[in-house]
Amino acid sequence: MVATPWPPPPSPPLPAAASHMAVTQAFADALRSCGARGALSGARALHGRLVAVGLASAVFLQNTLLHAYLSCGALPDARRLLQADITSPNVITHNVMLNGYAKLGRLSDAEELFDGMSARDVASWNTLMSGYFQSRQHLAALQTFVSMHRSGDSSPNAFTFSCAMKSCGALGWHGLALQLLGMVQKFDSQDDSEVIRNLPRIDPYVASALVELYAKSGCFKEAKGVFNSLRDRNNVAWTVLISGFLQYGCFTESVELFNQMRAELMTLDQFALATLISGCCSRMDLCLGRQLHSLCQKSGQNQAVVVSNSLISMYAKCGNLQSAEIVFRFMNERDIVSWTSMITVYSQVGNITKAREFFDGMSTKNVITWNAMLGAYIQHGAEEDGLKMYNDMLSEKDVKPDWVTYVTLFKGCADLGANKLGDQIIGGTVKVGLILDTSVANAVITMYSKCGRILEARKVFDFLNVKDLVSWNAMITGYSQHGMGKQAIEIFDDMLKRGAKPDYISYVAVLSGCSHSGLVQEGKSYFDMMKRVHNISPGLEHFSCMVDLLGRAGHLTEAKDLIDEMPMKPTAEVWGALLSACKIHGNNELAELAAKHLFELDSPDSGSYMLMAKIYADAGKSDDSAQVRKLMRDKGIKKNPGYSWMEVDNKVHVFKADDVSHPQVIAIRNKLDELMEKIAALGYVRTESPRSEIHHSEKLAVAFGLMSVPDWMPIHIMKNLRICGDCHTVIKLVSSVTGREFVIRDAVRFHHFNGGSCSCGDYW
DNA sequence: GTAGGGTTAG
Repeated sequence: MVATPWPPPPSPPLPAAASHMAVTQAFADALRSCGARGALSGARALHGRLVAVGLASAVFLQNTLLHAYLSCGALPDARRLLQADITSPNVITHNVMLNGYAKLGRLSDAEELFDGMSARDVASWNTLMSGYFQSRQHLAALQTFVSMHRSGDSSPNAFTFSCAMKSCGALGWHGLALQLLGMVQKFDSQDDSEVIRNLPRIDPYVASALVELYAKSGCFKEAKGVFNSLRDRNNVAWTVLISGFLQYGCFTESVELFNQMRAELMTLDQFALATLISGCCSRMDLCLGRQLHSLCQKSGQNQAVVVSNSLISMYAKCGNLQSAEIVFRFMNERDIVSWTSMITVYSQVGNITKAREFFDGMSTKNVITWNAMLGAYIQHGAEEDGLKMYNDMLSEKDVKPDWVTYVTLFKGCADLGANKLGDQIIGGTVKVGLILDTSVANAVITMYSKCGRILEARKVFDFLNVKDLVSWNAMITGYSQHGMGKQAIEIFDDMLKRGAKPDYISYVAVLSGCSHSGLVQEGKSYFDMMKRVHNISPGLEHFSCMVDLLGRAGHLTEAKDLIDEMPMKPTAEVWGALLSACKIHGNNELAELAAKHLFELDSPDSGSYMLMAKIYADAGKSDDSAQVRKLMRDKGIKKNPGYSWMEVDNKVHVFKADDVSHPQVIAIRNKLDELMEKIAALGYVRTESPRSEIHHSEKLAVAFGLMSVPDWMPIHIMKNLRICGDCHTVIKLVSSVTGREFVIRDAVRFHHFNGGSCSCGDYW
């Protein structure tokens, strides 16, 4: 880092004719502008001028300067100013600093400062509370509200109430939010309609908070009711309503609202614009995105940094890298968001080097910048670089990992199946208290479950005191993937009992749980409940699950009938599910039909071709089998090479079929031969695919695991494809002769091998 | 007359 002179060198003085007050005002305005634009060099230059003209000791300007530094994210400058220059700070000074800490997510620093303050006002309390809210510590925010009451040193104002109400909303505690509204309105609210009748005189802060409370929890009728009853519909209320609709994927409604807003207010609001532009990303609606862009240009709103920033992301997410670059290049002012967006832009196209260039080129970085770079590494399989990023982050003074950091890291561990690494990182979350964060805990549940530790996943789930939809879905999915259909159903039912509303994903999870465990009746009844009770139309994934469920249980005709009833065109997954069911139940006629559809779909997946070739081969139709292989070659579809991997001593070892690259290859081969001899003595005879590889990758991994994992530990192995019948039989027998436990994650589910049998009950 | 709404980046 380049050392900056302190205080910074002065730049030319302001015109001499200006009066003292005018000069002060001019400085304050200029500082505010630097803060708003994130222009750190400008703020430093102004600091130099303040020193030069002898105004640097005026506490009013010091506070403004402090605010400017913090708005630029320049924590070192701010701290140096506070410690070295501000000799007589007032309440506002501390509030500014408090706000800075809160905005940077440094809650422990904020708490320390707050506790040490000799005088506090309502703003101090509000700032701390909103800091908790912004860091998603909603319970702590409400706690602060209570402490404020109890301390009696200041009375809550509209801002206090609006923040407390939003915290209630985030926790799903609408009843409490309405109680708070009653406190501010001085009436007892009985129900929502009474609240709405009493709204016209409501404070605009509270009004927008109420709209937000409803809109962000998907209660659109109530949100619009409140909104419509407002005399003064301010920009904020419009924006939260639009944003709420977008959050629930109601794109058309939000566009309509946006147009109404334009018509009614006769102006364009930069925040509303940015919100809608970002909505185009999730819809990949480049067409509307372009229209909005030209609207920005015509109205001059493209000068607003938030608007340009949202345009950059919109273009990048819609795959238009060039336009994203152009927007960035032509911006008059860029802030930390603009630069961080560019990291993501290049990460999305897989150009990690370029992303890193942007990262290294940034003079101030915040936790989001770091997370963007971390995510770039993790998403592109560069876990080691990612881990290095995390360690650098821990030693960096001005940045602290936050919940996204950990969610990103746990996602990486989950994909890798890296158990030990995951445990180490959990240690980090416990240290900073983030293990209590619902999203972090959700990521841990998924990681444990994907690493084969379903019991530990359940412990985290039980320990979580605020469960959200993702928590429920993660736990149901976990059980499903482990073939524990009964438990998946139990969690699903518990979720309903506690009044949580299942979504599309919840049903995918529970239905796939039923299909992995062969729970036909249960699956059927959930499939019916989905539309009837929760008004969710079954999508492709649900149909795939049902075809899989019916097919594997042997109800092939019913499965085929369901496909015929589908309101959308069946995809390769659906026909693939039918095909593998036909393979299990030996219905070659239906298999041919499924394969015909599959091959017409031109899916690049080699699995279905291999399966059909095998069905023909097993039926003695070697010509037809060869025909399918030829078709596959002609279409340029390559067989997906199978590989397995496992973590031993914090290192990930990868095995391919008949792999010779592992340093211990000879020992592994010897071990495997020894195992095969032992199980042959039990009567094992190789049943399948004499033509395929001699040793599938999971067999090598099993041998290596036995050599290198302490014998009291289960052996965890990951595999990219489905496990084959022969390997399945072999590992069952190996678990019997060695007395060891194997947990194998294949492309679709888990197999726990123990004492000669598998948790899937040979049903997979 | 210094802080505090919503919004864009992970």
